Amino acid sequence: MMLRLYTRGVIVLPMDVFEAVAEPTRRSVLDLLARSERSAGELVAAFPGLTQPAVSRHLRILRESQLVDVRPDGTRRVYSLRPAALAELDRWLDTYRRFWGERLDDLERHLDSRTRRTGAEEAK
Amino acid sequence: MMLRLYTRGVIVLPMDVFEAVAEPTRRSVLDLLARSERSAGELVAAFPGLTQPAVSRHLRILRESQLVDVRPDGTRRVYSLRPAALAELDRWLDTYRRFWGERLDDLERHLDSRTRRTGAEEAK
DNA sequence: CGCGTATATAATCGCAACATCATAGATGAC
DNA sequence: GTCATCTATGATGTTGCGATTATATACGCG
Repeated sequence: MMLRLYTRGVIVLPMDVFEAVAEPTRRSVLDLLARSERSAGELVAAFPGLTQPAVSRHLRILRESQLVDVRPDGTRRVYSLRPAALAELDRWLDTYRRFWGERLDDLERHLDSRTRRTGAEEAK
Repeated sequence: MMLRLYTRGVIVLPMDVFEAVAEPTRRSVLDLLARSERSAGELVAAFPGLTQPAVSRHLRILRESQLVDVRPDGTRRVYSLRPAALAELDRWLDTYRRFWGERLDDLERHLDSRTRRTGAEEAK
């Protein structure tokens, strides 16, 4: 039961998160989705410099890298953030955190607005 | 006094961190440097699948994205990690941290060895 | 100085990323 | 059903990344 994913060359691989977020447009999409979920059309409208197929392709890559979720709503497809994949990035950064440490202050401040959420739906 | 940086097309821009870490080889270099500083030659030796110029170009990109430092030592050039640039990535992730929350527990635990400081500078 | 070693750059090439335009598929309204 | 709308995909072109080989530059040594 092999997932059909992004074809890189001949072989079928999962799109990796690092590549996905390397693209400025895709980071912008994630920023928008962090505020609220949006339909594909709304996202297209958010990028006047790009055509609809261009945005659609970016959405595909974000889907394949597990960074977003899609929910059909009539003829629309509503995209929402799926941050588990970003946690992978965060985990990678963990290795380096001990090198700067000062930034932990910001995180601490951030934690004061405690968004505790012990229940968690985790996709693998 | 404009820094000469990486030429992208015609315009000269700083290499951005997201692109720099998107490359698996470059991430491996960072991982090696996180353990200890190494000369260019040692780094070349660490990648038997690549030629010396290939590694050298990766090092250039890491230099231009401020992710590494170089110190001449005789005829060698010794590379070391400069994690400030990674902090930029970390800052970007801050926006999304509230979405996965479980990891906040880890950070919080981490913070118990606190580095208190109340000052705050906020970008944007 | 010339020679060897270490590293960076130049020129070139292949391939993959990202854009476009055109078209297909799916859904809702009539 | 037909038609309009929303979204995804196919075909294709340009551009830029990352690789190579060959060459240049810098340093140390005799």
